[in-house]
Amino acid sequence: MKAPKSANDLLHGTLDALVLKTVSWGPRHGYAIARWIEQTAGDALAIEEGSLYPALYRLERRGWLQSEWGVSELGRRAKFYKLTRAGREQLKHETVQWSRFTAAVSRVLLPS
Amino acid sequence: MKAPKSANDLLHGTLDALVLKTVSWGPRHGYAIARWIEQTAGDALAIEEGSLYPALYRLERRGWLQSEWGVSELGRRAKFYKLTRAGREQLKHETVQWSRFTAAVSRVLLPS
DNA sequence: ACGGGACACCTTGATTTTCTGGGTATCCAG
DNA sequence: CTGGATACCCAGAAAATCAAGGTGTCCCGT
Repeated sequence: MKAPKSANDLLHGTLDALVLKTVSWGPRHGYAIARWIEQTAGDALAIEEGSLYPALYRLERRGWLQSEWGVSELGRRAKFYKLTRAGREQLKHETVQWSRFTAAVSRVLLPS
Repeated sequence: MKAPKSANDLLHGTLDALVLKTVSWGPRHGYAIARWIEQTAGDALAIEEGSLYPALYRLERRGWLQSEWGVSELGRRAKFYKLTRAGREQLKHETVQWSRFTAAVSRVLLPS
């Protein structure tokens, strides 16, 4: 009895890039990052908080994000993440990889 | 000391579709499937045997592939996999998912 | 006044997939 | 006769995501 494969099984390895990209527009807090990705993706992606927060810690630990406590637009305590210089490099790198990868997969998958 | 993120970290959840697609051209044995994917992808993907064979068992167990021992083009014992009717449905389904997913990710990632 | 929902954070354990690094055996070329 | 290609397989580790829970605040509708 296991869940049918969902679109999110494909998220593996892509979430980091999505988060970095989102934060590249300026500092955001976790909740806002999730909402922004989902909206931009047209609700085709679901960002689970159980995936997001570990990802944020990971990215910060690797020096790609830097966090700071602050106050959200609605006046609540929230931790804001901003992209570091290294994070910007990493984003560039991952974007290239993503393009290469999808091109390769498409060559195999799409010729009907 | 861990390997830097490679293109293969993105493979997650995609290998199944690649295999199904490859076999959709006609029965193939495991080794040939790996070579075909790599060539078609222009060597941008590396199909590790330690990933491939478990994937083949998985797909057969789920009823999407059917296997039969035979003899390869070079006269060696080889196990040939062919796509079942259910497998063909699954391939169609996964292809749609893949398109949706990449479109969604691109919307987030690509606006420079 | 109270309930529900949105906001915003976090943790634990299970699940799944892939990778690493082995191993077997045959055949052919140099 | 040694190495490389063909062709299969397995065990254990690593990594990421998911499911499902939890905390607390604030606001809106009734």
